[in-house]
Amino acid sequence: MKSPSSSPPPRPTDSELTILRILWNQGPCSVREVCEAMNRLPDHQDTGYTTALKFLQIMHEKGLAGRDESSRRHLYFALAPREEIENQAVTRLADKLFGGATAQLALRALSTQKATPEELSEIRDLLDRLDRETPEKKDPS
Amino acid sequence: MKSPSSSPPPRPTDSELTILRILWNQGPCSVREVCEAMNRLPDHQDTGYTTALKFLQIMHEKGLAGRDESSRRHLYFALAPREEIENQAVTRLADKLFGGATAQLALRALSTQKATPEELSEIRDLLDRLDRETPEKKDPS
DNA sequence: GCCTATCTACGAATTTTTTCGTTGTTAAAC
DNA sequence: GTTTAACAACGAAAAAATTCGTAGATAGGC
Repeated sequence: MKSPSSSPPPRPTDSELTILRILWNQGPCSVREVCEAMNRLPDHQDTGYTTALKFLQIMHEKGLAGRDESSRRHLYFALAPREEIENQAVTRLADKLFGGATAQLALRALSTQKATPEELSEIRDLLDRLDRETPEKKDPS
Repeated sequence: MKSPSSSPPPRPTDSELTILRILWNQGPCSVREVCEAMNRLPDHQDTGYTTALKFLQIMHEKGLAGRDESSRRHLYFALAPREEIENQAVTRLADKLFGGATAQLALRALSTQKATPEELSEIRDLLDRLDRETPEKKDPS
């Protein structure tokens, strides 16, 4: 068990991130469902049932996941706030690769692979919004 | 030592990524220089000299770094191709967080933190370029 | 020369993360 | 009731990543 209002949940490991995404997307899952979802992932070597179980138990201890024990088949669900965790991971990589410059990370992410037109225009919208929030303090001559 | 034309260099660990960036930015460095650069990094607990040395030795074994032994103070330099490694890391995170959607990663990176106007317009340029390369196959009625 | 700084090498210890074997329980099938 | 299948718990093993102590070598200062 984990005391309710202790420190913020620790940074998830790589595997925990994988599982969190499954829980975020699928909602409450049994161990078996998580396990099978993991094994459906591309480039993923098979994860045994007890391995997945252990991960979920650890995530529960850490406060990353909650657990519904009302039925014999326990259901796990994400407790970690999705956006926060995602931002944390993104920031972290930007730190490692680009000294914190998230814009460079964005640039690199975009050039790595083609996006759909919808995504591109979504990004453009965001850029416009950012422009408005970051008024150029240009020489106002 | 490492045979010259074996498999591609393995994926660097987190610490190795940190060191690679130092080597990419600063060029050939002594162990001490790398060590000090690491300790100058924000949110970085102190790394001992022998720890840094060990990292560099391992990176040399793995083929991630080269070593100039001509003087007593060995100089290490990055062998791993910067863009390739960066793309690898970015792709990997996009896989973990967004099922491979790098555009979503970009979006998240941008909204996480403000970028400079220069960076924003650089991204806009890239978007324009991508638009041209991804001709909309819209209904041509 | 001799002492001290600095440095590499090496290997072991430690910590973190991942994997899995085993046991006992429960529920459903027969 | 007995058997079987699915399950949680647990702890230990294994693997990966990190840290550091110690020894030996070399160069420079005195």
